[in-house]
Amino acid sequence: MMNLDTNLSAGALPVHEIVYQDLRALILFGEFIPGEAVTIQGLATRLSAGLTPVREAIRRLTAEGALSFNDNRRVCVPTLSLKDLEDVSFARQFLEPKLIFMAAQQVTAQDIAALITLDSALDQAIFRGDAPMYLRLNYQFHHQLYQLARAPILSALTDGLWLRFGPSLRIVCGRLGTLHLVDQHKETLLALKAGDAQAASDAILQDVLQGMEQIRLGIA
Amino acid sequence: MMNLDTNLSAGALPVHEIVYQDLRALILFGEFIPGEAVTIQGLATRLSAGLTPVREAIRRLTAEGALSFNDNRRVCVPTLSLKDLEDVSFARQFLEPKLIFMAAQQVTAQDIAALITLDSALDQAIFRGDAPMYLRLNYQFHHQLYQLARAPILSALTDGLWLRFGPSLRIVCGRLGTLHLVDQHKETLLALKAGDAQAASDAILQDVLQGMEQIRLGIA
DNA sequence: CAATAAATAATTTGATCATATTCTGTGCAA
DNA sequence: TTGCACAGAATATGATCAAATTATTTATTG
Repeated sequence: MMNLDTNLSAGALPVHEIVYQDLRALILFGEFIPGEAVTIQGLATRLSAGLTPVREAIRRLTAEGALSFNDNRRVCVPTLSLKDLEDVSFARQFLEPKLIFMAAQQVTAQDIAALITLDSALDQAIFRGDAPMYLRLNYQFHHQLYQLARAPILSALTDGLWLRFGPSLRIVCGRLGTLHLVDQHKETLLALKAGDAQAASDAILQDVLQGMEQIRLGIA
Repeated sequence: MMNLDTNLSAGALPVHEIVYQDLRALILFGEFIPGEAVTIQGLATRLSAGLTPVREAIRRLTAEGALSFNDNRRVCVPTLSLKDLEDVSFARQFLEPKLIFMAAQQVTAQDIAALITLDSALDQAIFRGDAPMYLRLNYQFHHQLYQLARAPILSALTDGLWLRFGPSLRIVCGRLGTLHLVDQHKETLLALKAGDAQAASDAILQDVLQGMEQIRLGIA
């Protein structure tokens, strides 16, 4: 048979990697209803991939807590209880400030410029009421900050937490409009520009607390 | 073809689950050398399983950071840098005390009795110089405490950290004998028995700091 | 006779494997 | 050094079997 994908020894990500990223994004940005069952064959059809790559992507996301593996051997999107949310909140409360503190100590002017661009796009998305775009950009803003800390293990932990509350975001955005959203990104960026690691860390802590509270209101 | 596994509608874990647990244990208790390459076919032979289940187990462990997925599409056991160890240490320093604090508030007399039994076996393993058994029991002691907290998300995070420093344990046990090992298990158990959550939390913090220091000495 | 419960059949879904294809690195030759 | 072929390893597909859910039928009871 002929070569179906156009891999010519270039970047050429494996299919299981692409499926993983696609599925991760779907979960992260609230495209699944919490409690919804996820079937391997359904995803294979939806993402036009074979069973094996889908299966592998599901295993990865299961390990990250983004999907849960029932004793029926079925996989579903877990619902986040209030207790779970408190746990996520606790973990984020010390992980994110730590990461941003580390990031502040090695951030460059280019890095800050990129973050400002990102934050502007984010503001426009809020103004336009474009919830899906807001979710993507807000995640990207935080994710980019994690990268700057150059602490792979802590970044991975923190990144993984987003998958826990991702499915609940759909509800938050549904109930409250985007216009009510507030963040502490401006304060964080100012502190970074001033080289004040402690202030940046404090600003992010407030941002995290606000974000978690939004979700708490959403799922309560 | 006949049914090869002896599944008769009993407990019957899937092969990929068994492979995952086996491989996890191998990593957790230092059976792999950090940096060692892991091939799918090699593991399939070693664990006498098919390629698909092994592949899935590897993806799960990759997601947990226990294995790393090179851009060459090869998988290997990551080496823990000093910087990485500091990050793991930071995360454990607040996760474990929190978990034990939560556990202390709902622990029963039976739970404590089980922990005491476990800790006695652990002491005997140290006395006998049985390093593999020591590693298993020490992990079990902590793991059991996590379970008592009934905080699945925080437990999963903390459990996952063990996979990060697991491969380095081989070195620790090789260089220093088991007799030099110290822990704060007795203090923790006494505090639990007294219902003093803060004291239990403090004791575990000391235990974590001591443990991390042992590893730091080992890999330095 | 109606309604609920039990049993059975049909369909869907998951698990595993064997095989074909693609990729990566290496050695050899020009 | 560059290009090319080869071996080893990873990837991906589809087939096959097992398990579970759903649908259907049958039986039982008030």
